[in-house]
This record gives sequence, C-alpha cells and structure tokens, in this order.
Amino acid sequence: MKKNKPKYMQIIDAAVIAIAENGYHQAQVSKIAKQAGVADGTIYLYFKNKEDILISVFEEKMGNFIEKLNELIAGNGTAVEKLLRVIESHFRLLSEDHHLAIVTQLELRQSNKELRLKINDILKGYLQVIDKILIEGIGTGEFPSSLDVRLARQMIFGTIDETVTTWVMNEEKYDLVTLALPVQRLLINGCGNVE
Amino acid sequence: MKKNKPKYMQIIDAAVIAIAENGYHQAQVSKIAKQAGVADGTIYLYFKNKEDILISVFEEKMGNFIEKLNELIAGNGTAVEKLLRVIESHFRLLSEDHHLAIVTQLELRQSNKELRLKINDILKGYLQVIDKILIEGIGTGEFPSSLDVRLARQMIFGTIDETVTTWVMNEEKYDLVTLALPVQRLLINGCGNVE
Amino acid sequence: MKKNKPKYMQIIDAAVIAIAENGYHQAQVSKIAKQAGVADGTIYLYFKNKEDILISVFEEKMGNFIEKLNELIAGNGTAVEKLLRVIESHFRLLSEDHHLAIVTQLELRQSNKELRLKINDILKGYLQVIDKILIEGIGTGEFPSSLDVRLARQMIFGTIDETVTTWVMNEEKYDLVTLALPVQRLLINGCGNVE
Amino acid sequence: MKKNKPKYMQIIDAAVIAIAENGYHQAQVSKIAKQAGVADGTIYLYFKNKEDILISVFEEKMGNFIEKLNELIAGNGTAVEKLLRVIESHFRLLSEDHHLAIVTQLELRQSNKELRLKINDILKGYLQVIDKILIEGIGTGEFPSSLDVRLARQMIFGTIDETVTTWVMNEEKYDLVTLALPVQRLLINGCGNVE
DNA sequence: GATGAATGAGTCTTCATTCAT
DNA sequence: TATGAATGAAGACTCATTCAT
Repeated sequence: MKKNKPKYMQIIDAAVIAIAENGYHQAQVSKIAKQAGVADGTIYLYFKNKEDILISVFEEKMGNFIEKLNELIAGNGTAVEKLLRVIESHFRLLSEDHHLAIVTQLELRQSNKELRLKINDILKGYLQVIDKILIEGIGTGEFPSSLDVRLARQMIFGTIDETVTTWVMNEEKYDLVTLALPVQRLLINGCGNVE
Repeated sequence: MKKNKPKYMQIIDAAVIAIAENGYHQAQVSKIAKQAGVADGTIYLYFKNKEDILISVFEEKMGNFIEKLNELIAGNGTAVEKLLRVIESHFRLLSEDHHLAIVTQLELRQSNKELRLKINDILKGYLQVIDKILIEGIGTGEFPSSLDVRLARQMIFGTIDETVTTWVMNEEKYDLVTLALPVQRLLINGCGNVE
Repeated sequence: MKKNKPKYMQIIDAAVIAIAENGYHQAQVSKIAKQAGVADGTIYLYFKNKEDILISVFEEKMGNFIEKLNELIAGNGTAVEKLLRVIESHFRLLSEDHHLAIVTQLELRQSNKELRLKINDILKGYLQVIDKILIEGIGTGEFPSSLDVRLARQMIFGTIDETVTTWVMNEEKYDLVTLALPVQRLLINGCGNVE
Repeated sequence: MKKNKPKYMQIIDAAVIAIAENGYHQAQVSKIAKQAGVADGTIYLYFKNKEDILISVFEEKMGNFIEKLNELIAGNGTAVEKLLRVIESHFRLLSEDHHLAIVTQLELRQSNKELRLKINDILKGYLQVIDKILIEGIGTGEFPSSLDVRLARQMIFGTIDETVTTWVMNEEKYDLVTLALPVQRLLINGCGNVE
C-alpha cells in the first residue's frame, strides 16, 4: 500500500503548498517535486499522473475530515448542537491550514469537469453527514417534519461554503471560527423574525 | 462604442455556446470565432484578449440581469416578497438558457483567480441587491434588527448558488423555478421549528 | 489542398535533410522547423503530427518515383530491358540525392511498426511494377512460365535494396549507377554457369 | 566469464521474448528483467547497458548459427548444394523460433544506426560463408569466373532476407522451409530462360 | 551477488495573439 | 473593417541507469 510510505504524504503536502502559493495552473509537477524534495520521476512512483495527485490531496484532506465529522455526530447531543459542531470543525480545519483553505476554496475549483466530478464524489460523504443531522433533527422534533431535506442540505452546505470562500477571498482578515455560532443560528432560524 | 456594433453581441453569444458545448478549456478563440461566423482576428477588434470575452460574457448576461433585479425590488411589496422575486428571477433566467446555466455554474468557475476576481466584481451588484432587501426588511421589522447582514447575504447567495449548481449537475432533470418558494421559506425561517 | 502550398514541400525537404544529418531519433520537430525556416507551430498547419511528416516524406519522394517507373515500363522494349531501366532509375534517384538515400535506406527503418506498415503500403506500388515486368516477360517467353512471380519479385527487390544499403553503408564510395547492368544480368541469369 | 553464468542466457532469452511480444521500443529494461525473473539492477551485472543486451541477443543467436553454417559447408558437396543447405538452415532456424524471427526481421531493425553497425559486424560472418561458397563454386566451375562475388553475395543475402521478412510480415502463414529449394534455383539460374 | 527505489534529462504539441494584405 | 496564416512559449511524463542495503 503506497499510502503508508512517507513519500506519499510528503508529496501530498507539497502539492497543497505548491498549489496554494503558485495557483492551480502554475503548480507544475516539477514545482511539486521540488517542494517535496524528490525528483520529478519519483512523483510517478506514487501517483498515476498529475490529476491523481490532486484527487489524492482532496481525498486525504477532506476524506479524513469527513471521517472525523462522522465520529463527531455519532455521540450524544441534539441535532442543533451537532450542526454547530460540524460548522465549527469545518471552519477550524481551514482556519488552521491557510494553504489548504486556498486550495479547496479557490484553486481546486479551476480543475476540469472530470476532476471536479471526482471531488464531488468525495464531498458526497460530507453531504451525507448533513443529511443525517437533518433526519435526526426531524426525528427529535427539532426540525419540522415538512422540511425538504435536499433543499435544507443545499442551504447548509451552500452557506458554509460561501462563508468560507468569502473569508478566504478577504484574505482571512477576520476570525472564521467565531462565525460558526451565528451561522448555525441563521441556518436554524432563517432571516425571519420569530414572533 | 464597440458594444453597439452587432458583432459584439454576436461574439458574446457565440462564446456562451462554445463554452457550454465544449467546456471552458476546450473553447478556443478559433472555436468562438467559428461559432460567431467571423475570422479569428476579428475577435480582437472587439475584445482585448480572450479573458476580456469571458468577462464581457458575464458582464452582459449578469449585468443586465442585475439591472432587471433592481427594477424588480424598486417597486412595492415586503422584503420577504422581494426576496422571492429575486430567487424566482434567478432560477427562471437560468432555466430558460441552458447554455448560460452551464457556463455560469460550471465552466466559468474553471477560470483563473484573476478572472474570478473580476467576475466577483460584477457579482457585487447582485450582493447589493440582497443587502438592500435585508436592510429594508430590518427597517420594516420583517427581519430582526440583530440580523448580521453580511452573514445573511452569504447564506442567501450561497443557498441560491448551491441550489442552481446541484440542479445543473443533475442535468436539469427537475423544475428549478418551482423550488423558488420553498427555498425562500427556508431562508426566511431556517431549518428550525417555529414554536 | 495543402500539398500545393509551397511550405508543404519546404517542410518535406527540410525533414529529409534534418533526418539525414541528425538521424531519425535526433530529428526533433524543432530541428525540422528550423531547417525549413518556419516556426514549430507552422509544421502543424501542414501535418497532423511528426509521424505524418515522415509518411509524407516517403509518399512524396517514393510515390512520385513509382509514378515515373510506371511511365518508364509502359513504353516499348523487352521485359529484360525494362528491368534494367527500373534498376537504373532506382540507383540514379538515390545517387543524385545523398540525403534521401540515407533517409530511405537507414533512418526511416528505425521508425515504429505502425509507420513502417504505412511505408510498406507505398512500397506495394513498387512491387507491382516488378510484378508487371515479370508477367510481361513470361508472356513474351523471356522468362520461363514456371517462374514463381512472388519469389522472383522478392529476389529482385531484395537484391536492389541490399545493393543500395551496402552502398550507403560504405559511404557511397563507389558509383552505384554503374552497378545497374551487372545487377540486372545477375538477376536474369543467376549465379549459375550457362552452358 | 559472465557468459557462463545461467542468468546470462536467461536474460538473453527473456529479451527475445520481451521484444517479440512488446516491440523494440516497448521492451523496457524492467520488462526484460521481469520476464527473466530477476531485478532490474541484476541486468547490469551481466550487461553494460541496454544496447549491450541487444547486441548480445544477436551475437548469441546468430553467432551460434554462423558457426553451424561453417560446419555445414565444410564437408563434401558442390557449392550449389551447399547454398541450398545454407538457405534451408536459415529458413529452418527462424521457422522454429517464432519470437526470434520477429526480433531479427522486424524489431531489431528499429534500433539506431550505431547498434545496427554492430549487428552488421556479426552479419559479416554470414556474408563470409556466402563468399566461401561462391569462390568455391567458381573454382569448381559451377559458377562463371566472371561472377562479381560482391554483387552475387548481395543478391543472395538480399533475397534470403527479403523472403524471410515477407514471410514474417505475412504472419508466417505459409511454410518457409519449403521455399528453400525454389529460392536456391532462382539464385542459381536467375529469372531468365536457359535455352 | 542481488535488489528495487530513486533519479532527471529530454520533446511533441497546443493555442492566444499578431499583422500583412 | 476584416481576414487567417504564421508565430513560439511552455509542461507532463518515460525509462535507462545507479547505489545503498
């Protein structure tokens, strides 16, 4: 299993840095290799081609994150609390890794349709986490039984994504993690007055 | 003013078709020229470079749309009603133009950071429309005065965008315009039960 | 028709020189372009890819030669005389074009199987010329009716080819055209004593 | 002497198979090593470089064959008979080793000029065998004293080679050994009628 | 002797843009 | 205005060879 070799993760991490610092289209294989401290050809001992590096970046970084999320929402707590945890974790992950934030929110979106389809496959795991919370919340009566889960999921994911992207585009000038609570409240209560 | 010449819009429309049918990276200048029925060199009489075509595509198509939105929210009605009109208009615009939907939701996002910054400039007009509605709604008491306008705007825009993107990715299999009302209700009330 | 453009033949001729002087594998597209006095990209306005240049070299040079041979054997004369003309023409063509001789006898044989299959297709025209002579000779009684045309053709072509290759490998130190007559006699009478 | 070690021939035989099955340019050192059941690096304990393997293939296979030919023509018999034996042996050798036939007639010809010069050195031994027969034949009066030995040798070798190549290119669909006699007769008597 | 992970040089092709007509 | 032939820069990937174990 190649993934256990240290060079595998070494190249993955180098790719994140190279893409964040140079942009997606300027992150040539030779730059990634240099950043990783290996020869160009070594890349191809661990990855099939350049696209394979990029998919693996997403798989390793987001795949692990989604696993963590599943643990996070497995325990006790209301659906509303769990939603907060997910948003907070998401915001924290990207707050703590400047390079990763740039790569996932800006650079990797420049990839071609084929690559983005594979990225979407990975993201499905995230969407399922949101779905679980929603269904659980409907079960506990926290959310109305009339809630359209698909639409609600799109709202939650779209809001989180847009919030992070805006933050990255504003050069991360403000604290993102602090926004988790107000974002969650907004998602739970919407914009309307509760009278 | 070049923009008044007939070939200007001819090339813009050709670009939308060429990008939608071939994908962003396969929509070479020569393909756009062929689609527009002009010579490659003619493109450069109307546009500074390829990027300028793409920005102009967005400017013309979304710019006009934003103007229309401003008219739409200038008249009478509550903020809540106006939000519905915006969502409905947005969904209708893209439902009616298959090519434009693919281009704005999928293809143009593959452009480089620089181009996307310029696209974001244009989108600011859209975000201002949302802000106006939110501020108006706070004024009329429809929305709580504690509402964080920036976050609310990110939720509204993020949700609309995610909903449209999901619809395009699902090959537009279901009716998008019908979703305007439930999406608006979700944005107003959130996921939570109103007790 | 691209072939009427002057640059088409300009590139073909440049390819012959570049291959002859640098060897097949060292004749990079950029070298051929430089030799032809055009930009690298211009090559691709006239040829699909590098292989297409090489096939076209053979087509243009040998294709024309085979046409000439067909005229040569169409007129009057015995089959034996016509065979001499063919050998002489072949020897003269390559004697007069040093570069072409190297390319056809040595360099083009290094190409991959696919390319050589296409070269063989072109050569079939040559083999048909030999067949025509043989069949005519059998008709006139110059050759025995028991002659196996396929084997005889292989002898004739193999002998001519081997003679030219040996001459090129010996750096063309002796006169090739002079050998046409003794080679023809050998092919007609074989090694054996006629008693 | 490396050549006496069992792995030496093991690698030679693996090279013949690897080249025959994959083609000259697709027969990477690693494929040859795998076929031979040794590690890549082991190859370099027995051969200086890749070219050295290929030369050795020819040396071992054709070198041995030429020795056998020399024995074959040392004994009694006329020159004409000996020529038949040579052709028959040659045809039989390649008929019996499908892989070897492909390698010598098609694949090894794709090698670069340098390698082919070395191959030609080995082939000189073969050409000397033919020369011996021709000179002997002139001595016995079987061949005319006016025979140009160099040209006759080129005819004999060229004919044999072309016959074998055609047979390989036709996927060895017919029996090659049977052709030895008619080929010999053709070489002795030529195409002409003997009256 | 044997291994196999690591190296790094080398090239074809695309396509945005120009400019002579 | 309009044309379209010509330009030329730029990058992913392969594979023979080495050398520490």
